[in-house]
Amino acid sequence: MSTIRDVAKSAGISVAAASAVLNGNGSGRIRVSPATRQRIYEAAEALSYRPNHLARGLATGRKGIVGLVFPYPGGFFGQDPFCSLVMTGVFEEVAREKHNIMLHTATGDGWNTAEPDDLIDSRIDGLLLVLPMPESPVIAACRRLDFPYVALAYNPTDPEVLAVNADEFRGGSLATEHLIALGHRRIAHLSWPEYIATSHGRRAGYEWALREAGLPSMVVPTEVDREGGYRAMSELLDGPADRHPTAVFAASDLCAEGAIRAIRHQGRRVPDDIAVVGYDDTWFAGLAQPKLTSVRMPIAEMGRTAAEMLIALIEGRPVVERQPILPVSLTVRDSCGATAAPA
Amino acid sequence: MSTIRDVAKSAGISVAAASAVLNGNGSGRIRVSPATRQRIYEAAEALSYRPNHLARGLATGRKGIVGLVFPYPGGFFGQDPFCSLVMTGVFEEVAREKHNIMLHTATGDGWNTAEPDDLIDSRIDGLLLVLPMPESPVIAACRRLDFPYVALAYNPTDPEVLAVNADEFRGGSLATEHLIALGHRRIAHLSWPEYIATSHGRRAGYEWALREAGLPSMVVPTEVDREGGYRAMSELLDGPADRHPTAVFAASDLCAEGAIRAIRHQGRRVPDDIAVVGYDDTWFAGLAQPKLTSVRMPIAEMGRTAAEMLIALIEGRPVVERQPILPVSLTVRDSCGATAAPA
DNA sequence: CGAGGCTGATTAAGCGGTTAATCAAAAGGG
DNA sequence: CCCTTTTGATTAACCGCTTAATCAGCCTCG
Repeated sequence: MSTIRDVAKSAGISVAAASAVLNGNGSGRIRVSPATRQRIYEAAEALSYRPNHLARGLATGRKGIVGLVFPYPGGFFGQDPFCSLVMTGVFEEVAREKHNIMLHTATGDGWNTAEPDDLIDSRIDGLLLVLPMPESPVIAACRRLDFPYVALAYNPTDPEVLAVNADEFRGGSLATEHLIALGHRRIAHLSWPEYIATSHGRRAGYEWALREAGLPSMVVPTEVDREGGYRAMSELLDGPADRHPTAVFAASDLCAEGAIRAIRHQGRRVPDDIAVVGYDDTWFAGLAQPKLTSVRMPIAEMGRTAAEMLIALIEGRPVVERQPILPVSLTVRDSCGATAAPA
Repeated sequence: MSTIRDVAKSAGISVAAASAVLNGNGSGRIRVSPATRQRIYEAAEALSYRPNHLARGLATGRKGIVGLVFPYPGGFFGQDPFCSLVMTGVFEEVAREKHNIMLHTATGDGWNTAEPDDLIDSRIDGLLLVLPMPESPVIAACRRLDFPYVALAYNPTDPEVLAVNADEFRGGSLATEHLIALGHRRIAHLSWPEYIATSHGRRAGYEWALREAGLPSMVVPTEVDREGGYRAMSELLDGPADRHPTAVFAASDLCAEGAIRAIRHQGRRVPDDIAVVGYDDTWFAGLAQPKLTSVRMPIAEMGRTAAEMLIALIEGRPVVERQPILPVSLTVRDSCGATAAPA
């Protein structure tokens, strides 16, 4: 591998001049004549010179890499369309800006993210954090060290924190209003635990819509794993029949799928006996049987936005909106039925 | 951020000694007394010293990062369980070895990978290439520059190349033999294009099994995208009825799902009228309707193996098996029916 | 015609580590 | 008691690149 010194020597010029030319002479005030410039280009080409990003990073402080952190271990890539889509969006934007991504996730069994010390790495310019939990040691460490970061799906208490979210409240109310409009009056919500930031807005939207309609709410706690929906729904249906819902608003599409399995397992049908609305509306929703009516989040767009904000922050550009809330919508498919529900 | 010089000064010792101590004094021949050692640790702790990986990488040449390259752009993360699982496996192993991952993929519309110059990056120690195509400019560049790499799902002509594959031939024959055992005699194979390396073995296994049974083969070319299976199957069923298969071996689970849609669209049933076998057996297979019988590849294991080999290569450890072929199996579910097929 | 300004460079000091070469003092050996 | 070895360190070069500071000519202008 040839160095910039080789190029300079080969072109008969100083390294400073070579450096200036090969960087488009942006910040430096070094002047180079067109003839010299040409010679440097030719030398670089002839030696197939590639700058050493490590050395450049050391010298400039800019590394051109952002860290992307997911909160949970192992199977998350394959299991969770949400993470996949975030990644897609982040990747697009990062690539457009000619940056790269360093990937992190927890490797244990829990929801612990990796050690802050491992994340706040000298090799990266900033962190993109997908953080469902409200309190995180990583965020604390970032703030203490003044390390650039943007949080995704994180419910910030501080208005200065950069965070990208979808309109969870609206998502919850959209789903619920749809079910109400279909005539349902006993609508349950399979809700993720408190510590998942996004669960709050969804639940609040659900409760608001019911209150507006003068209907009672019925929140059933659910674990986030794949089987959470199944378990929660089974328990609900094992309870007294007069408390059985005619409709269910699930915390996610995966959760909805589990709920549908539970409903079927009890010999009931979807949507005929019980209507189901999912959340996320990834490609998973179209694949389920029946196809899920689901609240659409612009997940890839959220990833893109977060990456854009982080890079702006890193490069010292102003960040106009520090806590954008992206719009959601409702995709109607088959899991609620087209007609009104039983009274 | 404090540097090693700060630590040394604070401990009243030279940087060389500090460096030796903080690195466990592996390679260097520097001796340090326990008392001094202790003082250095304390100083580092007090200053919350974190080594700068950039500087270390520059000095040692070891960066602790491997590049992971996927061949196709945009939606791949969410769309393709294969990539997700490879990633999961790679991640596990890389994290275990205390390394990190830098992520790459093509960003255009085609199957071009990124420019070799962008991939062979001074910031990484080696490349993990998921390369369906037999000839790749990236591999050529790696070989020319003697840059460490391991290929996944790549059909190497050179026995020196490090490559991890599943037993595609066996996968093809397993699927086909299963269908033959169920009594099928007209078995089609929806096969990916020539340029996809893994398609060859699958097809060869399929053809071998049929030849052994004295049955004719029936290869239908399919595109790799999500709709490829649908289109191929539709064309097949639009053809003369006496050439309609009673069973189909699809190139992937996604392909199988498309084929099933096409079969249903023509008013036929799966598995009653036409049996279908998929390939990959990711979680997608269990979700499809009917649940897919599918050839299981140890995809995450392949990723893990490849990462292990790459890190061994980077660290100069001997790589015992240069081209491991991982075993496959058949997962029987509902898409082939339990009983014999119509004669 | 000398001062000042512009052009086209060079020199050298970092960035934060690692490591080969060197060295002073204490310990060990004959 | 003197010479050699060991112990416990230090010094300084280097990894490849950036950039502030400096400088030699040449041009222009009052």
